[in-house]
Amino acid sequence: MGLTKSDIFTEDQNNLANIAKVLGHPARIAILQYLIKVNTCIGGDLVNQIGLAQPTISQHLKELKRVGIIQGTIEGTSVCYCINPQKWKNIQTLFETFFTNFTSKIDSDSCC
Amino acid sequence: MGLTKSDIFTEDQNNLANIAKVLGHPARIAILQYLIKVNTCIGGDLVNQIGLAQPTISQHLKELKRVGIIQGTIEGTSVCYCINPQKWKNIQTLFETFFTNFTSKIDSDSCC
DNA sequence: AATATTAATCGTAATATTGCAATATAAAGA
DNA sequence: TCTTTATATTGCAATATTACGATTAATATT
Repeated sequence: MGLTKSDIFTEDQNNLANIAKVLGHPARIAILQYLIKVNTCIGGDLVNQIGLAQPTISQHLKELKRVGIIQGTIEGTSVCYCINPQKWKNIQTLFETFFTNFTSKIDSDSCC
Repeated sequence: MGLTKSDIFTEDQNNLANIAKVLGHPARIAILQYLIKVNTCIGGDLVNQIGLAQPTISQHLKELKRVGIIQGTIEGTSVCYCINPQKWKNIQTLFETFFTNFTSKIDSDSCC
C-alpha cells in the first residue's frame, strides 16, 4: 500500500530508518558533501552545483533540515546553509552503534 | 516525476545513497538487528518476528540481498539467511568515511 | 505419487517520492 | 514604491515503494 507500518517497530528502528532514508538520495548526499567542502553556502550555490531545479533543491534541503543534519540561517534575501555539527555527530554515532553491533561479534559465529 | 536523476551524480554518491535507501525502512533494520542477534535464521522466523506478511518480508529480503548486506542459502525447502560479514564491513567503512569527512574538520570553521 | 512446507513471484491497491513550472513570499536596493 | 534577487510553496505528472492475497515453484515427507 505504500504506507510503512511504523507502529510495529521500535522507536530506535524507526529513527535510524528515517535518517537513512533521508541519506538515501544522491542529491542529498551531494548537498552534504558540498557543504562539507565549502563549510557554508547559500541555496542558489547548491542549485548551480547540483544541477536540479530550484524547487527540487529546496525540497531536498527541507528533508535534510527535517532531520536536523543541516541548518539554514536567513541572511537578507538568501539563506545560509551549513551542517549542524552536533546533529552530525549524533547521526554518525547512531550508524556507528548500529554497525558495531555486528562487527564486534564477527568471527564468533559462522554464517549459513 | 518520481525518477531519480542518477546520471548527474557520481558513482560514489549513487552507491552510498542506494545503500542508505535500503537501510531506510524499519522492517529492514529490524531484519538486520534480528540477524545480528541470532546469527542465522530462516525466512519463516523473520515473518514471525517482524509481523509483516510473508511476501512483504520476502521483498525486503530481496532488497537487502540486492546490495549484498545479507545472503541466503537454500537448505531444503527453506532459506537460511545471515549477514555477509565482508559486505557489512564494506558498508560500515563507506558510512564511516562519509561521516569522517566532516567530523575531521569540525571546529576548523564555523557555521552560518 | 500425493501432500505438506517454505519461499518467491504476480497482480493489485494505496501511498510516497521525485522533479519541475508557475506562483508566492520576503527582503534589499534603486 | 518598484524592481530585483533569493527562496519557499503549490500543483501536477510520472515513477517508486509498501503491503498483501493468490498463486507458483521447489523440495521434503509420507
